[in-house]
Amino acid sequence: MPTDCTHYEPARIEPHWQRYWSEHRTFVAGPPDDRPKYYGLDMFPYPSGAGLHIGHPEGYTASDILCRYRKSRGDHVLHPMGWDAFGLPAEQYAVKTGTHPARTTAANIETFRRQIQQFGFAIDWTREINTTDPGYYRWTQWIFLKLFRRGLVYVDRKPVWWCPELRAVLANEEVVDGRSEVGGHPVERRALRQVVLRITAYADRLLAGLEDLDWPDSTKRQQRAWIGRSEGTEILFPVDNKRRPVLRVYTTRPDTLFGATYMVLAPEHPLVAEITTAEHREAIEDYRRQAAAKSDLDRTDLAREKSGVFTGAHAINPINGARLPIWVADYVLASYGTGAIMAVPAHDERDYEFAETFQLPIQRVIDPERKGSNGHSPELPYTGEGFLVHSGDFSGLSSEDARREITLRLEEQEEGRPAVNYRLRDWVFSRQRYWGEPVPLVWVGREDYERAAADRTSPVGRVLPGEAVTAELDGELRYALPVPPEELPLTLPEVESFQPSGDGESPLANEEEWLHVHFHLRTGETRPASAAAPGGDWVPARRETNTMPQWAGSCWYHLRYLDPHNEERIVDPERERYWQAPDLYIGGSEHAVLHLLYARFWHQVLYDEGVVSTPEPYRRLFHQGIILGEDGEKMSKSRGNVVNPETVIADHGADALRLFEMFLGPLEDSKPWNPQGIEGISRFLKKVWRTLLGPDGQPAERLVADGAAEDEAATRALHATIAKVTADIENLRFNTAISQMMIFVNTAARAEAIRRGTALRFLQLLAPFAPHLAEELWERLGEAPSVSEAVWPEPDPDWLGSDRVTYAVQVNGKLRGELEVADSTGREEVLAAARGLEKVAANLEGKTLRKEVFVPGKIVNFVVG
RNA sequence: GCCCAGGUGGCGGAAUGGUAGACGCGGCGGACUCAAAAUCCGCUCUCCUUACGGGGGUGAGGGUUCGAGUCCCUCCCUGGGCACCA
Repeated sequence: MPTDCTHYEPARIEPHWQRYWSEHRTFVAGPPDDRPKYYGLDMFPYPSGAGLHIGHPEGYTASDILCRYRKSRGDHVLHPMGWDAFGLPAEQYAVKTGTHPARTTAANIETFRRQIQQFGFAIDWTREINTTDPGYYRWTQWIFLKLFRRGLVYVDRKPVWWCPELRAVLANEEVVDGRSEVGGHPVERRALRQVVLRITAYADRLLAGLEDLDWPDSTKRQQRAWIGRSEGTEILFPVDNKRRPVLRVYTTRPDTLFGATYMVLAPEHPLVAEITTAEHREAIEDYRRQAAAKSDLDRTDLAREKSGVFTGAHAINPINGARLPIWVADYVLASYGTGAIMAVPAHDERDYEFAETFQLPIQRVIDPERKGSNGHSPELPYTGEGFLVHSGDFSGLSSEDARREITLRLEEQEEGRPAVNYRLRDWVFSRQRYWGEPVPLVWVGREDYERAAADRTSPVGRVLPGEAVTAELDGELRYALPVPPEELPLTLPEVESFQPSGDGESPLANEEEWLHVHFHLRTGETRPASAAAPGGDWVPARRETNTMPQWAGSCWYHLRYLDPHNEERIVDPERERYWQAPDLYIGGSEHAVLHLLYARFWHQVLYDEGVVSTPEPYRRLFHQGIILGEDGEKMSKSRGNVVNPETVIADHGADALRLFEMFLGPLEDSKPWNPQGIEGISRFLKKVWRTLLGPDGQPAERLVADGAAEDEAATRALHATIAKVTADIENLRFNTAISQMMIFVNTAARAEAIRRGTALRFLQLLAPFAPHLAEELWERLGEAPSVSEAVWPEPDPDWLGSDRVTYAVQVNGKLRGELEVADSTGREEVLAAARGLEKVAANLEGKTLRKEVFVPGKIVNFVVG
């Protein structure tokens, strides 16, 4: 039954059809069947307290249009939604008010779900997931154990923001201008124990996997740059003192080796203390302290003058025995390469600047031209390629040959080898927070570890990696044992306070009952340490207190949608083989690197585990742009330019909002909101109603039976619209699809007679964009719901072209007339007719015709001189 | 500094190397109305011209082409990203 309104009332029509879809399970995906599948995925939202933003539905509407379209094409469509609900805001609110983050999160999810449901998306709500649900995060922990088992987890000290005043670790976004966002206290970098994932082990595959993805080029480029693979040479420089430790450096320019005039170590380099001579010790220690206290911003500011201190030590250049002073400077990063460089000031801008500052020698070894040609040597530093000079036997070689030859020589001398380096660093996977997935590890002593490791068939032993994961806790070396899959989920304990522990651990470290346990070395069961010691395989253990970052839950959610209620497995293999990975993934480009790289990493690991059948999670990716405020600025409370989707829906309806967001401009562009623009869309939808229905809400008089005559313009417009809307949907060009539908409606509104079939086919085209109105009119025109079940229309090629074409006639590229002729008219006839046009003839008068350009169906151009 | 995207009417934007400005907003004029709203019709890049016509025009300058918003080079501007990666 349609509603009984006589005119377009979205406030009544939209809830009506949303109820219909829900009751009839119209968009619930079924079990695997013979139909081709189509899996459309949106980046799921973080349910913030602010409620839905006008930007959220932009991507959701786009994927909804695709999904509804594919359904009409006969595909079995999966379009799910869920919540990325761990995260900082709920935690910060908990610290401030004591409200449990689970309560805040549940309330926010209610709001988000209600708001999203107002849009009438074709979402299968039976598959809703929530990353904070233990039934979900047990599988996040399960994947962590897979990584652990594969040796992709280790524990190391990594620098993080530490605020001594708050006695807490801060996230980057909590640090503003070197001070804590809360309270404005000073912060410093401090190395704390962190759980780290060895994503670098997958660097080459993450790079290679990009090749075949249908992703925006810019996103692929960003990922490539982030991984930052480079090929070079690792060179050993012995230190010139009695103990002769050896400096390992990495360079992409071994061809400049003869130009090395000094060495630099990062302040954090482990050999600094060992090589520094007594008289320089104090200065070096000072410098290291300063560097440690500096923010990344200070250290990486390019405009800053180079700083550094001499260690008093020298190294020997293995290629020519030159004695090079070793400096410590913070322009060398501990985290890249080997944390040490050979400095070639003549051919590197940074080294040049440093050498100038500290009066160090500069030796040219590359000329852009081969020696003997009369080109002048360019100003230094010269960072390009060229031919070697002042380079012993290697002088005269090209940079490329020299790189190979010098590396070969070093290999023979066992003082170097080819090496590949990545800019990508391992992934710090721990947070000193409450509101995240607990890391399923416990820490035990060495003997207990060895007992557990001796039995590789037990639940614990099966998940142990070949090499022990160790860490120093309270000054003692401890060994990690997994909380095995059988014992998952490892849930968050209730806590007294959400404040961090104060010594760099999460609030979980304060929960003595939870923290200290008896752990069964084989089964992985745990009991509170306060209980009587059971003995035997039960050993004392301390739980890992770190929780996982927000990325964890979003790394694999696309997989859980396939089988969200399965308590036995992460996903049923048959379902996984059917649905595989999303066919389309829509979300913001702000996730171009981190989320999309981490998710690919996990997916590749799951592929290696045989859990998923595809090597890549997101085959086709699209970034929607940002909707800016009316003033062209980013929407924000402080600017007062925020548009609330609920208000817009109340005023104009969800269909109007959906359509308008798609009509604003290309999906991928940033574009400003225009409050008057939505009026235009509202008018369009009302016009659709008035064109097809009379004042009584019954089919309009202009609607005629399918056999009856119809205005040719309407027929032509229909087929043009079918063709254009279909092509535009597939290419996610919704703004032009909507323009075309407007053209159709403008034509139809003027037509005397429209066949019912024409109207119905138009409604099918409209349905993915404005589904409520389309359903309402579909049924009012006598069809049974739902329009989404109807097979997508095909254009009739006979009506696509016209049998008349219009030629633009130019003389010397300037438009001088138009010529309408039959489609079939040949070149000579068209040219003759064109020459006969009055204005053309006038412009050809008295000129020499040099050339006649004829493009069939398009244009004629006479070139005269 | 480097990388990426983009500069088209008053505004959002459209245009496989082939009539620049579709569609929408806004504006102007008209119809309907006692009036208004809604709706419908027409006009709406700019300059010259009463008109007919004609000139110019897609950030600037050059180039390729019969023909350039579209391709190439240089430059300017805006937005986004990355930041000493050896």
